[in-house]
Amino acid sequence: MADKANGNGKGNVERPARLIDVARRAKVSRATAARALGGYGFVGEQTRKRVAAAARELNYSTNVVARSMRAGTTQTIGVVVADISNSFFSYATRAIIDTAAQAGYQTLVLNTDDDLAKEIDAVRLLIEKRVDGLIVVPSSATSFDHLVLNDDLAKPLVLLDRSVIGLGVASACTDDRGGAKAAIELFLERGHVRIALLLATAAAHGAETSQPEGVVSTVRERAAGALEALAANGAPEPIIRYSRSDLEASRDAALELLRQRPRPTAILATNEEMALGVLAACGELGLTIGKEVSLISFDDSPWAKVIAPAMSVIKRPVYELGSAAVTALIRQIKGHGKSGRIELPTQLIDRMSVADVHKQQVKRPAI
Amino acid sequence: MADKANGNGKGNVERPARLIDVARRAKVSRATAARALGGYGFVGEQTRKRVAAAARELNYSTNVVARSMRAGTTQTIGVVVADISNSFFSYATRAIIDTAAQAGYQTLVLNTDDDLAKEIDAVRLLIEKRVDGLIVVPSSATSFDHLVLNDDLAKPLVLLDRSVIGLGVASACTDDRGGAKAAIELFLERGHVRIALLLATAAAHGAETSQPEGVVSTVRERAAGALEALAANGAPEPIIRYSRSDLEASRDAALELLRQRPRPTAILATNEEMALGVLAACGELGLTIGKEVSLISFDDSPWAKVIAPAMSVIKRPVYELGSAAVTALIRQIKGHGKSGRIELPTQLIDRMSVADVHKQQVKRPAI
DNA sequence: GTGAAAGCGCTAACAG
DNA sequence: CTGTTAGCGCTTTCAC
Repeated sequence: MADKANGNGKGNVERPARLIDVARRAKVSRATAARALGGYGFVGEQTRKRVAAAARELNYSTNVVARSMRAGTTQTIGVVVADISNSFFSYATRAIIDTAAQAGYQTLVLNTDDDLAKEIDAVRLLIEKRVDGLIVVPSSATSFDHLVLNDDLAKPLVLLDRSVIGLGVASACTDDRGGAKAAIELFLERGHVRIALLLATAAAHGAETSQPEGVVSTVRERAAGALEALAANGAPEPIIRYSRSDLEASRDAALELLRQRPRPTAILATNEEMALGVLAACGELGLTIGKEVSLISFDDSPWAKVIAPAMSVIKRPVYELGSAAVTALIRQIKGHGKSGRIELPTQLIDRMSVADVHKQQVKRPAI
Repeated sequence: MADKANGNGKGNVERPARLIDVARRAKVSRATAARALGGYGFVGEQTRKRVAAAARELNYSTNVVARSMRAGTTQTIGVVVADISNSFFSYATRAIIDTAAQAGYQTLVLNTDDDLAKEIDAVRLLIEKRVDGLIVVPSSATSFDHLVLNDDLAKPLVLLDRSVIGLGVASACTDDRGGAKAAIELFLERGHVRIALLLATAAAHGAETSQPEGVVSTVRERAAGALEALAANGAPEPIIRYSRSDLEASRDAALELLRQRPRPTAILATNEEMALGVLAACGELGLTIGKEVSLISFDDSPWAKVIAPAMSVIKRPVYELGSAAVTALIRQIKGHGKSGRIELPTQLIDRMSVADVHKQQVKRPAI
């Protein structure tokens, strides 16, 4: 049906058809073809159909690169994230991709492993690719020169999940402080006194530790919230342990925590990996979650509600978070002004992993 | 330090500096500036330094869009995946992004929810964006016209995780058949006779069911492998149940399975969601995994080894899979020829979720 | 309604 | 070693 020759009778090289090929075939000018295809301006009904037909016959596909060059906009956003295989980030990224797509933007995803050098490269690359805006999960709360681009290159930017001190940039976060508070209060209500905090440091995928401080704002907020709640209730200081965000490290950290005497009876884990570490450690030590050891973790996941006992969590609106970030970003891109800090609420879901110490005495496994 | 005016003394609009601005400032031609910056061709040491300095002063950032247009290559690949928040895909995507980045390619990620229409749009979009190659997880084993592009638009393509019948295209898969076989053989060895298969259909995120057949090649292979192993050992036919890939659906399906009389004693779950469904159902029914119900699931995950009892799984080399797909793709992009079907081995990891029926009699919970 | 033509910013082929 | 120049494919005034 369609003869492949695109303009020049030869048709041996088979380059994709260009607008001009379509125009020639429809016997109109490039301008008219563009208008017809783009559905703007005034074009005769006849002409429009001829152009459409020609395009179909030639298997025309708009060269968006050329369009971007002309238009100065790429309809592409960049997402710079620590590790997309991490469940929180993958879910947030899902939301970002969806929301962006709906608004006509595609998404370029880059991983940094929370490595500042990689983050800097990633941002430079995206700027070179002339993305229309960036969503960044900043690896460092203090180094951000690479984010405040010289104005002529500046791109709309929204920080995700973490914020950065002293940088007037839009961000989409959750109320981590409040979440931690709620968790601690539940522990306290249930009579726990020896409470431990298992705090995640950089979500390094490899073994790098180039993180200047290692603890991102999110985790700091969680720790602060916990401390506040403890202090407000006159409870003793918690036992604190840090761990890299991988199972091995977090298990070791949890093991240390649980070997202390007197042993902490409740642990707040700042993310899924930390929680998994506690589970692993309890398994090794023969300790039962929800009995000897109580546990609350940040972030809900499918497995959390299904294991025995179901794990109590501080759930964050992850999808909404990603979505909100994109919405804010696109507002900026469109010049509708930039939003400040967006903070979404967290929600404590109490399942079965927090024991009530008051009733603990009686609780021997029934014969 | 750097004066922002880019060429024209005015400097009020602050457009990003272009190559020509750098050239002017360094008092050379564009060609020379390009050579100096690009580090190719012959450029005098002096000149090179002057250009580099000028670029720095003007805060020059190469406009990659223009370069792409000129070069006809975007250094970008597209990944079309059912749902990046799914742990398998997110991990594979992680591998893809990493491997591609190492080779100098960035990655555009699109979700399809296993919806063919979205997949078609996604591919069209990526072609329009002139990506250098695509990695696609095809949602349908039979509709793939959108993948066999008319030659002039054809792009290097590698299928991931699933294959498509009668399409001569490169693919990177795992030995799902073998994995299923191994799992069934373990069940059989341990004396299980009433074996059930919980098979996942489309990984729909929403509620769509536009999947023509609903069961992708991967799952079909797993079912086939299981059936083969059963037949080869003269074991009875398995009980088969299908389920959408979400927790609710899979729990319901597992519930149905477990309410059959006689109840199946062993279940092979074709993915994480199915396994979670079994866990949920067992919880509701008060059945103990590794005792009354044995379970093996495809794909390992951090939680699988940490829950009690630890779950036996068929582990697939997910990272390697993504990596292999990119390697094959880049080979194609570079014109080094296209690879056929890559098939990576699976590995059965037996943990604690498969009971030995022979010893079952005695196994009453010890007092 | 339609066409002619000017660029977007870069690179590479060709001169010097 | 360095400069000149011709496009890559598209959109969009501005004429007609």
